[in-house]
Amino acid sequence: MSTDPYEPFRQEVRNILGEALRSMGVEQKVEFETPDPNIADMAFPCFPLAKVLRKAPKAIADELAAKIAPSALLERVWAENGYLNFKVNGDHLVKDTLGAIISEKRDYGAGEPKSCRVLLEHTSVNPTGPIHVGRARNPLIGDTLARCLRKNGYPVTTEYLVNDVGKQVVLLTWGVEHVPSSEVKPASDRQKVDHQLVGYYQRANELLESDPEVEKQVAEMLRAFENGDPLVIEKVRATTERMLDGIKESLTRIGVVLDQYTWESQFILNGEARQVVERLKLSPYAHEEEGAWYLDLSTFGIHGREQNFFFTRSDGTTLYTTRDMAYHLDKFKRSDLMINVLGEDQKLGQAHLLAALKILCEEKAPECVYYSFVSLPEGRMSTRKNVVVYLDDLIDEAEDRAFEEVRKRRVDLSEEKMRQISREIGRGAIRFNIVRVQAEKQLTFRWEEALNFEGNSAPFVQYAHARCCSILRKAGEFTHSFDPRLLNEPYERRLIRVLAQYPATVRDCGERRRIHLMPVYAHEVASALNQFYAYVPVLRSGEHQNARLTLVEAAMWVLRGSLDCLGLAAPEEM
RNA sequence: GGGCGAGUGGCCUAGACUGGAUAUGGCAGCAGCCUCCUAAGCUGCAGGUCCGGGGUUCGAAUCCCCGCUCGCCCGCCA
Repeated sequence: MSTDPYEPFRQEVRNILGEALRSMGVEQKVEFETPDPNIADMAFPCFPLAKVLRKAPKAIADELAAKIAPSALLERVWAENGYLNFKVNGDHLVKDTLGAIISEKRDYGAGEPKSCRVLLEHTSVNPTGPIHVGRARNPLIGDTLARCLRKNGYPVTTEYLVNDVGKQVVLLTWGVEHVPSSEVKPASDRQKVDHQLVGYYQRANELLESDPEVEKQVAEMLRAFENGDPLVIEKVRATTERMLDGIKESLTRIGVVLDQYTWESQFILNGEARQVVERLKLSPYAHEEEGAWYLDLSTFGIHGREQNFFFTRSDGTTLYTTRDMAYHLDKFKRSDLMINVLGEDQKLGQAHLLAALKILCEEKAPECVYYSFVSLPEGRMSTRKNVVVYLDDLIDEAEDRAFEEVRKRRVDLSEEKMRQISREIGRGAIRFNIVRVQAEKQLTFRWEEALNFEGNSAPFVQYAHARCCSILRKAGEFTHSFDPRLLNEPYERRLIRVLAQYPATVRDCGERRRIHLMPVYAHEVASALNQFYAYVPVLRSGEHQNARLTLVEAAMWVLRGSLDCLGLAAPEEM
């Protein structure tokens, strides 16, 4: 368990304030807020007490201020505008924060190791084409959340449920088998398997609509598949596997590697989906209509046209959500906490799934993180209609742009080194730009924003890190100094205050699943570092040098940690 | 028609769950800063009916109600 430098201060305020309140006859949990740092470090609003004590908030604040003397940890306690304000002892904060970071290094901010096994399902895009930037929001949210949870001490397994069942993948497989390559235009001229195969899928879709013979063949194949024909199932799986290879390659390029892949067809082949059907049929909520079975979920808060959840077709075959239930029952055995990262279109399906799991008397339930779709300025993306920006193209563009920037300023580096840095920057810019926005906000993809390398962006943070490395590289060996008297500049104090907030930020991102706060925080650290850098010399600063080098090293560890939570590389030069 | 989510300067965005002091940053714009640790940077200026209207409250971007706009869903698809 790492140190949270702010915790002793919070504890102190809770103690002395609680005591002061009790002496005034108020028994309550002490809740204080964190105001603008220019005002105070911590603040207690006295307004809610006005009614209880029948006094003006100002008077209450004055009275509290009179009761509380400054302490070793709190250098100033004062009343202002109906608040009781606290200023922490800055010297104490400097020593504690720098001391904690330098001794804990990459573990600073990490949570205590936990035994709760987390199974985080993300990505799970249909393998009918290359992953596009709309769907890329899923792996980026999922991977970032996984990293934040791991930082908090959770053992996390990430998993992709591969949809190798159903009309889409059957159609893809039919297309690969029957469409002549002369009729196919691939997604791009690259040799990547998913870019090659998607053309067959798109052409097959066209043929399906225009040619009744094709419709017949596909229906036939689908029927064989639904009846469990192992040959057909195997063929479809083989095609999706090829497509998935391409998708995996794209994911790897943006730094997303999943731990496990589970194939949906497995739950048909091993009979577990069938078992779900049989169990559901026994429930009092189950009804049958022309051979098709459904659950009436009106007592589960689902009403109207949505209340009937069909779990079999009239021919007895299973439906997607039924197989998803089998998958979840399987996950229950392997984990203590399940998190699913899903597109907002999945909400109803998940509501059905949650209700159905309750009907089966299952106590566990997955927790879901939903995200809104990314659209293009001209509208929604669609692989089928070829209205898309593929992730591969975005990555290429980002790396090219980054390469231009690196070449402009670093004539000294080898071509290979410049390429490596460009990859780290390009990939980072994409990840940062998508993760910085709250998942539930709709996002319109714009090239100029996705390729932003300034201000609130990954390169801004990476650059701050590289600056730290550069100074430390030039400094060579030095002796750490945590002497607050040597770190008195306002920009030094501000930077230290920000560094002290890292453990709390990590907790928020992981425990509250609010990963978009990490880019906000990382930008804040980088910004504080850049201001410090601009105004305070480090090298050749005489008696201050060791203390400032210590601060630079501390900033480097925190920047590195933040970048790591975000899945961004921390280049030492750029 | 019903359900869910979002609406914050020209554009993007934090804050909302847990109401509290002058609403956070960035992009674009304007004006400055490289004899000094990488200017992907720093400083300053300008820019706001927090979608609209009611309500609750000492106090509302935040909570409640009504409406508007946008997205998603309402298949024996996945």
